[in-house]
Amino acid sequence: MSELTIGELAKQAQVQSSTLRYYESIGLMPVSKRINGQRRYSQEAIKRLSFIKLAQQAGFSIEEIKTLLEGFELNVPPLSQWRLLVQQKLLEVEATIVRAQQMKALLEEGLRCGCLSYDQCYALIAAGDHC
Amino acid sequence: MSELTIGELAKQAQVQSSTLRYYESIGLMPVSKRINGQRRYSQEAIKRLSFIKLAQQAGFSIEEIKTLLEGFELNVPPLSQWRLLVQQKLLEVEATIVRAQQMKALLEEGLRCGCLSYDQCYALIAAGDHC
DNA sequence: ATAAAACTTAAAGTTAACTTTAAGTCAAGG
DNA sequence: CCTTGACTTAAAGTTAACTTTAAGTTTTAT
Repeated sequence: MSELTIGELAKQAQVQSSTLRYYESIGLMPVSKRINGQRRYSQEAIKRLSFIKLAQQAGFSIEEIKTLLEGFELNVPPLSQWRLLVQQKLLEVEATIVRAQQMKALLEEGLRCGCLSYDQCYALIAAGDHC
Repeated sequence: MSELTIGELAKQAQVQSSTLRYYESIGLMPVSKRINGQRRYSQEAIKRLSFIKLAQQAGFSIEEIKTLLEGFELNVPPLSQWRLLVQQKLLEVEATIVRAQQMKALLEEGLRCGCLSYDQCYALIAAGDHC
């Protein structure tokens, strides 16, 4: 059960096989074990991919995710460059959350009150008021 | 004060002039008034651009933003296609918020406990536990 | 044993969202 | 008046993140 072919991993992790080859080629996924030239993966790969997807959906680029993962793997010292990156990324994720919440409020307001224009709604939301 | 050149608008809205021309060319911004062939904008444009930026940061594509803005402008009927899109987008924004919050927790945990590997952290977060 | 399905690599193609370039026109200061 | 900076269009170029293609090998099912 624990040795997955590329197709099996792709199915379980909800990505395409070509994406897995691509991730390997750019160093985002480690070069996997081969059997007769074909890739074999462990369950570990699923976890790594789920982390990658989550980070992507949180707005991280592939380069940033690579850096993050390297840091997790190296068990970095307290004042490293990596920690600074993580701290900076934390701020960005927090900003993302705030903006997504604003957008949510805007959409709800738009649905609820049938505002005449987006900027009317926008002004209302900004003022913390409602229709 | 109310008539802005493309450069002035670009500066105030924190985008490049070329982006404004591009947005006009694809119909995301309305074709603006011209004076001797040069664009002039009202304050309205700033509001529209701030909405566009917010929506983008919330994960909307330009095509989706166009559709959203059209709906806001048309004052659409209760059961329109537009309302369905907004409802669907609301769900997506909510999912974005949840994932960004998960990512935030992961980063905080990574910083705080100096975990050995991302999936260790991942498992901990998933279990609601800590190091 | 063989046919179909899944795998391989390397390289080219795709899409979104801009940005840059080229060649020229307009506007503001000295 | 003239130069310099900001503007114009149209078209080509860029970047990230994949996806597709082509030509071939391996595995699986009958």
